[in-house]
Amino acid sequence: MSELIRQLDLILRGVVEVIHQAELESKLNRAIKEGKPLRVKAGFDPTAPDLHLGHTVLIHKLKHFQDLGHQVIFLIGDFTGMIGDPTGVSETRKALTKEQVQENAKTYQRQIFKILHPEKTIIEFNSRWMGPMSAEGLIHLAAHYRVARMMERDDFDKRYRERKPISVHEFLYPLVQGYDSVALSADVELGGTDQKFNLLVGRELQRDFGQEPQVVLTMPLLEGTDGVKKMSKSVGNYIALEDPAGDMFGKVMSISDTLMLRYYELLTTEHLDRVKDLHPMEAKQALAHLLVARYHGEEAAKAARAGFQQKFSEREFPAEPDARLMLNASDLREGGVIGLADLVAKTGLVPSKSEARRLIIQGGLEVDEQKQTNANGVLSLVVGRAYRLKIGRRKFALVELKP
RNA sequence: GGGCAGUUGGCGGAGUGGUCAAUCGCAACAGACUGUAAAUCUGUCGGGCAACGCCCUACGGAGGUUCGAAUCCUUCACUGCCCA
Repeated sequence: MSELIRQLDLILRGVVEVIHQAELESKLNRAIKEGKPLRVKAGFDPTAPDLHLGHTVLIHKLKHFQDLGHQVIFLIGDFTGMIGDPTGVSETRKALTKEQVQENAKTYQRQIFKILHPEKTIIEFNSRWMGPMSAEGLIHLAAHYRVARMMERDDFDKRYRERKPISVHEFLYPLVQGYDSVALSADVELGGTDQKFNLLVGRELQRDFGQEPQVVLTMPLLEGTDGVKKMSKSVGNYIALEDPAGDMFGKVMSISDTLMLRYYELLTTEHLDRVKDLHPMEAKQALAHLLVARYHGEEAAKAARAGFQQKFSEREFPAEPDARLMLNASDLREGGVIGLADLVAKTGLVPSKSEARRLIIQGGLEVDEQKQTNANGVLSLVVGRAYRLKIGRRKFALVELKP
């Protein structure tokens, strides 16, 4: 009784929807009674090599199950990655090659163990059972689901109505994901709210295959750094677990105050009321510190915090610039000078020289704390002396002329 | 298999022979403002050139018509819809 409540309390924290709670309770009761842990599955699509904070919402939930003694299965959708999940996209997603998928999958394993316990976690690849499946098998699998049911899915329905392409292979994605649950005999599957359809297909397939349907838990989607769209690799508004400590700190600091609270809610266990009492900037730095410490360690977090304050709060030149540039005499024009635009372009911190010129004209360049606004201006360099360039709001470069 | 419509810059989406490197919105970047931000305002937003002008590349691909094409024609590719 009390054990059930204890487990439910942790499991339901932050969850958006449980399908169905009664089933969850009976599964938990049985697990407790028989001492047999539940098999809890969450799938990840290796479309890009980096896991980001958005994924960690799910991984933390897996961690909760793990802490309660259940068997966590981290499923890497290497096979499905080659299909490309159509969820939430308005056009056909590009399929990845086998090599790309494998490469990406490797980095996943390294990253998740910053949260999950390595020895208590099973890592699976769905190519293990999907790879050997014959065409015949796939057709049999496809026979388990109806087109009309597929079209109930929001994104398919929408694309169909908008006369946008839907490829037949995209129908296979929910089927394969659902079949993964059959292959793994999953008791519980976690996913974002956008995964609900796919998760439910799993329940139906399990039933068809004579298994007890899995309980589905949906978690909220974490908004990306823009505060609007969900954090995603393809949109580029993400904070990756393997972002360098300084970058990670900076990205967290760049979110809005509103979003900060959301991050606190979904990524930490801090009491929100206490956070609200803090000065917003303090609170945000504390959040950034906490997250960086989690993925890079306490020391790195301290350094990142100090670096951030130096670089932005006090607008000083950082200990470690974004670029170091060594120039040779051959880089100079006649008279031993170099054009400012050339100099900025050479740091590689802006994409083109035209871009560099624009930036200078708009007042985005400082050389040794002197603002330079003449795009045609030149700088005479002295050998052996280091020049400090501030390029735009957040880029710094150190330039030196080789003897 | 046949018919019709469409393919424009990171995205959305204007433009139907010259004044189009291409209206506008979003995103992005810079400056101002701030508590780091966000919001707001201003500006920029293909590349190159010691440069208020010039050159190159670009409107799915390839040819063609024309003094001149994102705009017209042919063809190929892709996509959607309708008919079979």
